[in-house]
Amino acid sequence: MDKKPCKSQDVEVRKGPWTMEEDLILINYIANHGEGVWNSLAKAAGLKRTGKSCRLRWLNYLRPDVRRGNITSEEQLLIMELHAKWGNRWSKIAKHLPGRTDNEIKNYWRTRIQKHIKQAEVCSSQSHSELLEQASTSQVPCNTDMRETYPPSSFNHFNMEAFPGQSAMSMAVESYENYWSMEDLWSMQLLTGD
DNA sequence: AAGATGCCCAACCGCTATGTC
DNA sequence: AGACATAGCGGTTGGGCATCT
Repeated sequence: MDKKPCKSQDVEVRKGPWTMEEDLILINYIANHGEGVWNSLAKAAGLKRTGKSCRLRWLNYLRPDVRRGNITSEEQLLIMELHAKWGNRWSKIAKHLPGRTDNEIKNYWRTRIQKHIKQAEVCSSQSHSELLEQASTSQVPCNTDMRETYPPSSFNHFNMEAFPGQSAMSMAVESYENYWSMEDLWSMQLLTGD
């Protein structure tokens, strides 16, 4: 894939965050030519990126059907259910969440859910009744050992909104609002598209 | 007020699977 | 059959931002 070392005559390969201009070039190119072979696409579009990088950017961010913003509690439940079934098969899980990417789900799992599983481990030393009481009052995120209660049927009594990821969530939404939206980009693409 | 710490997420890396010649 | 190219996947990292002390 990208295993070949860069030849001296090769153009310099850009890394790091994508610029708005690069996004537009990629969107434009795919809108006009479709998603062909990524390496050739990158070259043909004039992007100094690897095909791999272009593919990732497109799939995780630029595709028009990518849904961004909060993971709903329904999605949250589904993620947990599917993860219980398949483990870290993120792409497989993502296929069941339209508009969500494997990367997004993976990040979500690692930053939110896994954290709570760890917390649950710590809390597992506490008595069951104590934990139930805490869970019912939604004051403390610790639940009974989540790995045991993991089968989705056991989540009925589990108040997902008790997850204190709210601040992070609202933060994410806020930060997202500060970016130009995909709608902006697509409308720009329509304006500049040939 | 400012430095330290923690969290989130976009992007990269390395590996495997699959397709093509 | 096997060598090579490409796609796809999962793990990891680094930067930016928010919160804490």
